[in-house]
Amino acid sequence: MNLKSLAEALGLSQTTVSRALNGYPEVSEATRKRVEEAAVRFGYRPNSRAKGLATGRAMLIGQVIPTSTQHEMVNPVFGDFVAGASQNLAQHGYDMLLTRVPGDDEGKVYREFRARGAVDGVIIQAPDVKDDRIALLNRIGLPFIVHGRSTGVTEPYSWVDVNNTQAFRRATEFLLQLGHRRIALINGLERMDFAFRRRKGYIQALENAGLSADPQLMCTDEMTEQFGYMKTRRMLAFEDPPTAFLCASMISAVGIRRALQEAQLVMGRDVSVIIHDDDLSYLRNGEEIPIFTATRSSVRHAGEVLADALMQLISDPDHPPINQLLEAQLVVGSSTGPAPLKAARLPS
Amino acid sequence: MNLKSLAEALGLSQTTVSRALNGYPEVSEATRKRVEEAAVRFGYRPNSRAKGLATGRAMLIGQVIPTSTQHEMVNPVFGDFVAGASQNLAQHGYDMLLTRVPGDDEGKVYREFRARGAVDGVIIQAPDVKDDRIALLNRIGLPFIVHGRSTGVTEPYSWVDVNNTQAFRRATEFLLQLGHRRIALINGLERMDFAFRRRKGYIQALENAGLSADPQLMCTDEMTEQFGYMKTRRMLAFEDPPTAFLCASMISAVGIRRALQEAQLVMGRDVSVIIHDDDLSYLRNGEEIPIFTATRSSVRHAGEVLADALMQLISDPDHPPINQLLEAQLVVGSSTGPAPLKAARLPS
DNA sequence: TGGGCCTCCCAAAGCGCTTTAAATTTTCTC
DNA sequence: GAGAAAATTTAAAGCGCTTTGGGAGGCCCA
Repeated sequence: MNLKSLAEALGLSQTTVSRALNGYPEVSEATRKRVEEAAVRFGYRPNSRAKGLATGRAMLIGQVIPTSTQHEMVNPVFGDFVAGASQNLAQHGYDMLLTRVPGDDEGKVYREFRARGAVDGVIIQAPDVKDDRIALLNRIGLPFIVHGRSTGVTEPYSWVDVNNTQAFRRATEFLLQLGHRRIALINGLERMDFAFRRRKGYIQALENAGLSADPQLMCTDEMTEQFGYMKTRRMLAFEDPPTAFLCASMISAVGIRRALQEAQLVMGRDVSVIIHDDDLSYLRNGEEIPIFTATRSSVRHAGEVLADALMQLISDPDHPPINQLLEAQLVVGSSTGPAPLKAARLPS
Repeated sequence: MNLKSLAEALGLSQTTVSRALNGYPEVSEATRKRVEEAAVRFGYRPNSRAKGLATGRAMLIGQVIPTSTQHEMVNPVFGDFVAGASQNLAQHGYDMLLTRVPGDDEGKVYREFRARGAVDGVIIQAPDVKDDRIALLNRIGLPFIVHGRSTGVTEPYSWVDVNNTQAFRRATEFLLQLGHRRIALINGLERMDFAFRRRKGYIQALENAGLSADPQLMCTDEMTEQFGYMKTRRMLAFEDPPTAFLCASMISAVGIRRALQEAQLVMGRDVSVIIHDDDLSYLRNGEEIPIFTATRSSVRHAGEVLADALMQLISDPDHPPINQLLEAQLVVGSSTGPAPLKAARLPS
């Protein structure tokens, strides 16, 4: 059933039927009723592509599946983020278009999006420090918003980000207050902006306390369970091991826990751990009492906020860039406690 | 730059330019060269919607974001599956269209897809036992393929599935061979087909060994860490506790491990654990020596296989249903060992 | 009674592409 | 070198929708 046959069945012109269904005022209420009823009865729905061609809008938001180039690892945050974002996109009639990057030229995808008119806007995930996608998108004039920020990019752009620096500064301060002096940082890849900022916050807190960061206690890699496990084992064997770990990911923290328990150490007593918790729906940090003390910020909520902002940007092309900084909560769980008098140490 | 201006710039008709770019034979090689060069030079790319309208194809595959209705939990497998599927879809020029379900009527989404011509095909995730989406899609005639199967659905349909029954039968047999007699099953939601089949395999193995399944040792819920933890604690406090756990998910198994270590029990010595491992990129089961003995089957690979099958179904509307059963590997890690002479037990 | 002004509806153009049917040019064949 | 056949190219229709620019009545007022 298309517009033409619906119009014929009603004995009306396509114009009138189209207007009736799209809420234009030049149609009498009686006619509109009649049209709407018929549309439901015949199960008429306007063809997406025809409508898009006529209106010039795709009603789609593009997104590249965020896989690390190194191990083709899919960002574990992706599912929840997408769930949040598309929920709010859907409220505006938008769907999400997902694509893989052939080779490693993500810029090519965006140029294609633009040239083909395939999407009306784009979401950028996991920006690096000095991410060049931002300049590209500004240049080609495709509406976009970044989930995260990019240190070093000076031109204006829209973003929704968690205050990572602040979160990790607070978390570090919290550990310092508990008497910890040797605090390890198990960080994500520091070419990524969020990890860069977290380290910054960590170092700031240490320096404010008159301490300097020990390079041996800072490590950075993809946030796997294995990574947390290996680094914890190694650091616990140091002459002067850390008494606390600050960890950028719930998943790596599971590895930390494994290493600690293997070493017969009790988390929160022998060694303290604070994590950043994206509040992933499939990996919740405990219901009432969190397992881990954490800086918490729901990535799903970030998706919702970001989607709303993008909808604004698209509906008003002259809208100035939207910047929204979300603060992380510091929730106290059972993985932290006062620094032990004598640091636990593993034989190397 | 659109087709018209490109044709004008070349002094050719739109027809010829279109044909040249789409590889039709009625164009001289010289002309084709000239057209292709100009297309690159001007950065011409055909408009997606216009092309779609003319050809009647959307070049999009629809998918509903798989969230459990209960806790809005996003299937943790989603990211990796999508990465696999869209990689192979992309090879055929297809992208993925993601949408949320407004309310709880997923069928409505598929009818919309069909009526609007928004997508050329659909991927169904996480089918239930007797899933009614299959009948609906067959009825409305939208090409689709199921990731998983649906016990109780008799009409033909296309699917790609892991041999869950076999995997869990083998895993159970393996534990039986190690001397375990009290084997717990920490299963996913058993209204879902994969969980239903896994239980079936588990029970078959027990019965083949002349044992009957103890309802107390079987539990089913959403596969969270918390779930694994709680159930393990509870079961270890039984009069006659299990000496082995069979767990449907890596994530719940992390909870099992937490409970065991809290109880000072050594996995693989005091208690054995086998998991199903979807080989998620962000939650790998160890590099050389797997942490967990597991029935392993890459969900990303399943996505690739499924995408190829769907491409076939779409290119040939008369293609008979494609059914592909993937076997899971049984990989032995360090979480299993001979049954202890005396079962470890927690004070209740 | 006629003109002006609403209200409601319609014909047709246009969005940017593919494809059918036909026209033109080139190449053979004898 | 004429005529047929083959190779190229083109004009125009069509995909299904929105939207522009009118147009037909009906109503009101002078």
